[in-house]
Amino acid sequence: MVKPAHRSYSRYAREAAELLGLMIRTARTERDMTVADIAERAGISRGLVHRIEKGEMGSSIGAAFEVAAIVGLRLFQAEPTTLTRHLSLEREKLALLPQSVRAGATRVKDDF
Amino acid sequence: MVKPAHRSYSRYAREAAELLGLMIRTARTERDMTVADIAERAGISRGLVHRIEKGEMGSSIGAAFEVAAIVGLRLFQAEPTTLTRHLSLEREKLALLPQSVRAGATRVKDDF
DNA sequence: CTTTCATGATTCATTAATGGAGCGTACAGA
DNA sequence: TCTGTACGCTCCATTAATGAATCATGAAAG
Repeated sequence: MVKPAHRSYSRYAREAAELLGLMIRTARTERDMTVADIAERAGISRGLVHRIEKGEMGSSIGAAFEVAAIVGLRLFQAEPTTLTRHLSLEREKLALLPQSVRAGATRVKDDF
Repeated sequence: MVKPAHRSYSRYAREAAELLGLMIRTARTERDMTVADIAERAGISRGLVHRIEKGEMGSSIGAAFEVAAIVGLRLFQAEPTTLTRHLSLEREKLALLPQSVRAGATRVKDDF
């Protein structure tokens, strides 16, 4: 690791990651689980759990989501049962709108 | 890269990642943006955007959240404006409950 | 048909993330 | 006080992710 070569992140992305980390830590503490517990269950190192809870942008989605699942965090406000349904819905949604509209190239508003 | 050495992921974590990818792709298509557009804006490669949309567990949180922000996806159902507030709220929440309760080890209800 | 553009997928060198060990601190209980 | 445990942080070697280039396919337009 010569240089972090920090990629530049938008404020929203950074805050989202930090919030995810905080929610994970909160959920873990409430459930009275230790960092080592989570690490072992997720099959990752103690340090990585720590980095995820700190909201570091470098950690992998897989690790972060796995930890979130273990502490009982529900991403996207979706119940585990309905998550699968959301998946199919999203798949249809995407399939339905063909990329043929691509002609207009209407600059969608960058509202944020 | 000798061996992926696939970490094992829970079904929930995998589906969450896939859903995130699908939502990103849907949002991007709806906004009529190309993968290359996003890649350039996020400062990452075209291939990485593609992997994120596929929901691959290896991609970094930073990259994924940045892309999500660019296509206008609102993680956690929170507006950009209120996200910051959520952050402070979560911080307080965590600070308030000291880990002293750690004695009881009361199995917190798995309410979901 | 030909051209252009976007996607999807693959390969490989480079870079960064991860694991592991170690260290210090804080806190709780014996 | 002493002991045990959990946390937070730092190096560093190893591993995996990333960037870049390439190719094939399909869709839309000239």
